[in-house]
Amino acid sequence: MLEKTFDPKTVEPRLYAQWEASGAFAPTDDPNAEPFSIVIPPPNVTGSLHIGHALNNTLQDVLIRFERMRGKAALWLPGTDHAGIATQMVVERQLAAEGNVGRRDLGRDEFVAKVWEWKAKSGGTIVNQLRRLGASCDWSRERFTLDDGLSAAVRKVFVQLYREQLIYRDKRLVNWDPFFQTAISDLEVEQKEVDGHYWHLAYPLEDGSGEIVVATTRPETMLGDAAVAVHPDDERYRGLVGKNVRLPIVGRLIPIVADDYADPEKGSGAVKITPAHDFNDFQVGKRHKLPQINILDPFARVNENAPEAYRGLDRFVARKKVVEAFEALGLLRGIEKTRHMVPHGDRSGVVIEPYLTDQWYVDAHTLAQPAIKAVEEGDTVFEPRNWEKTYFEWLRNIEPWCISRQLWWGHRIPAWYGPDGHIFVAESEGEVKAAARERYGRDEPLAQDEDVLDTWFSSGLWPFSTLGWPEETSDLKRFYPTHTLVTGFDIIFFWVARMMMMGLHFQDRVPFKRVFINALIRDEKGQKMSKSKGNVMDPLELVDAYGCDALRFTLTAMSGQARDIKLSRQRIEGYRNFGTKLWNAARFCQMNECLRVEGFDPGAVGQTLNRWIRGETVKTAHEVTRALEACAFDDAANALYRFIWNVFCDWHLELAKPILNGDDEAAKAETRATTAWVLDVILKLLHPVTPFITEELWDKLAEFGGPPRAAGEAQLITARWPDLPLAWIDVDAESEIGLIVGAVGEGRSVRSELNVPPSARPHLIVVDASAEQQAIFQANAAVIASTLRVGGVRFEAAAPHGAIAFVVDGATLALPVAEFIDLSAEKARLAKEVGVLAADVERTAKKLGNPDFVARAKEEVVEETRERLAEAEAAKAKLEAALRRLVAAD
RNA sequence: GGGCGGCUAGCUCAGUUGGUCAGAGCACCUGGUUUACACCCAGGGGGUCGGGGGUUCGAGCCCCUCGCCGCCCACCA
Repeated sequence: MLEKTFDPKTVEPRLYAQWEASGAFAPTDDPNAEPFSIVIPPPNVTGSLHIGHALNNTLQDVLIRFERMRGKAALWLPGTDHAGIATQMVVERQLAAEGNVGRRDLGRDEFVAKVWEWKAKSGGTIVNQLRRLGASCDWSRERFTLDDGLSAAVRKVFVQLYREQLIYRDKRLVNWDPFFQTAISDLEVEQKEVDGHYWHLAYPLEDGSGEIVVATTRPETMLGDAAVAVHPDDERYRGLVGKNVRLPIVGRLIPIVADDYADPEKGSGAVKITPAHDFNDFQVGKRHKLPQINILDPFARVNENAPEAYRGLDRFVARKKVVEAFEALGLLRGIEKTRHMVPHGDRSGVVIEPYLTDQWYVDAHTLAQPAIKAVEEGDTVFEPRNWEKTYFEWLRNIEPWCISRQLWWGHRIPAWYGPDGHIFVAESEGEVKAAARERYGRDEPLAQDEDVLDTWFSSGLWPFSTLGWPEETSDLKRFYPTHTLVTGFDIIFFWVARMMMMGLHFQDRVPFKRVFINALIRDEKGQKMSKSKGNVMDPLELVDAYGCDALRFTLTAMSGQARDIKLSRQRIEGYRNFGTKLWNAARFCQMNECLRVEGFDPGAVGQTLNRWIRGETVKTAHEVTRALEACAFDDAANALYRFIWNVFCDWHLELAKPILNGDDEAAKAETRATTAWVLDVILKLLHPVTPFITEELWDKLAEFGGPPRAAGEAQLITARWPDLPLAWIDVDAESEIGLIVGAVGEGRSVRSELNVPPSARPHLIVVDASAEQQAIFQANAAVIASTLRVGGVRFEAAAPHGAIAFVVDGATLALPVAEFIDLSAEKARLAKEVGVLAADVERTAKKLGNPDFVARAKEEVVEETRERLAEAEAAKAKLEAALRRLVAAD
């Protein structure tokens, strides 16, 4: 016997181990099976599972389990990302906490060794947490972005792109993070609005004839000014172009140049130009061949290019000092408060400096073109489709991608420098040495580039590097391109676009056919979850509290294609209850010996109830299949919820009770077998979403009786997905059950409305019904008696005095309960019902009276409307008759 | 400045190509020891579908416009 309740805590670990041990997570080796692959968005090794991961991975698991059951060679390839900056930061912090040593004290090799140590110890956390979600990844194929194979892929890609001149070295302004002392890409910069000032600074003209005023939010950059620009058409400054100003504090003479970049509408119309510290000024500087004066060191302290008094000062200290100096010189012309956008490092949180350095760049523009085309042509489809616009927008305006990072944790750039500065790029040091020998005629010392690659460079190769590339592996052949990528919109640029570029360039085919963009989870108030707000929901804590299935079902049901999911515990509790409901339904089946029958053919059942539930099951199976094929996860979950609770439990099991408790042995046997069959189908359909409870019931129900499961169906995880014929939908059974459900539903409603005591057991009187309807009522008297809680069904020409009358499918029914009810209340009720129907009749008649409607609307709509009118009129007439009798009797 | 979402019952949201589409869950109210289930059963109240205009025989659903709310990108000396 099944236990009274489902106990996730003991079942989940047991079943997960059982699945894994059975090899169910690996793709079938059946060579005829169609491949279906998903690569996991590799979580950072530093991470721990948050609710966003829970959603993202649940959806992937739903897809994989679904396709696995459909007989495909389903591969969900797991792994983790080395997460350059994030991991380096974690280990540096740990070092600092332990013994106050910095990474520079340790030296590069020792530090990197420390990070690997940390990875060995803590890097498995998130992966183990994924198991607790029930994720059916093929762990035998787990990869890490820094493992040997993936590192080889990275080197090969770098070298090839370099040889194709799609990777190059360039000196230009980068986004510099002074906290980490590294360059970062545009995407790693967050613009934040902060309070600031405009300082209006006066620069005296060289000839003493006056001054020119410029405004700036970063006064310290004036130490690196190379010019003042004015618009060529600006009358105010026409005479000044070509003259020099003497830069205060610094004393340097700088020219006044005419450039369109200066906007006469802004400030004074004159703008200071600092080519080495501002992206726009850099361009202006190039046009006018201005010197690029870098005044900051990597820590954003003022360097030796500035006057002595400023050297070594932090940029913000220098800012203050520059302003003070201008004030002292009498050259400060004003200060305005302002709120403006300032770039910040997304990891460090500090203000980013545009900084002039040599870095490695990818020619993203060239790589982007095929990536754009592939989506335009539908080789890869975004779901929802709208995100394609975002994707296009970014790729069409893409800038060179800065891929070098001045960090130690990551893929070291495979470039070496000779004594003459010549750059050697090759996959191995051996090749480099050979090339150097050839160039110099002897062995010369070579220095490898100190930098590592942007983490996203290796992530961009993930869909093929994980499958073994650059080796020509059978996995690569079989599983590339992958089928669906499930990810969040926040990394469309960082990751999706880069995989598209790299996949197309190196495999000539898109890396995935479909990209499903999942929503972002927020708390119940719609706030983004964050540690500082304290509104973080820990998925593992939720799993502990409600069970994994409850969390998974909740996330699936709420994964509609909107942008946000507002998650609340209450919601999860509701879906936990759903699991309990299913569990109890299974217990009911077991108690009533609803066991599977060898060779049972659902297509051959004769009982109306069984033909009906068979059809409902077929409809549900088709809806769930359609929904999962379309990534409409919420539709699948909702269809199952409704079917299981509101159809199977509320009606089928209730209507089955009289049969199961009756003495028609043939009907009983058929109903038991049918019910067992429906339960089996339910477990299958539900398994991708709630794998644990369904597998547990599947296993337990087999244990407790019935013939052995079919071959290959010993475990639900690898059982066959139901593919049921639509011909099993039986419209006659539907209308019969519809009549019963309608009569019972309406009967319950009127009983409750008129406060008939629950203990009362009147008969249901069928007053006026067609011959078929009478037959149905006759045949289902027992069922009606138990569900409507009446003594039985009787057929009479007229309702007894004082009976409650109601109309179902055109049939007049009555409940003789005069002794319990207030007749005036019944009169009022009838009058109200008549009123409602009268309004409906009037509205519908008016519509039909409109010649335009009859002439222009589709024929079937007009016909439908006519039928509706006829039905409403008939029902109204019957209730009016009932009302008249009631009044007349008084 | 450009783009994308959203605004439907107290709350969270469904509403496929315009024609019972005004729905669900939760919350609330009223009943209930019906031998699967109180994590349950039965019943019930509640919304002029953000405002305005238009197209149409007919509009949450299409068009225009306005208003909020949110996000992304770019930029502001």
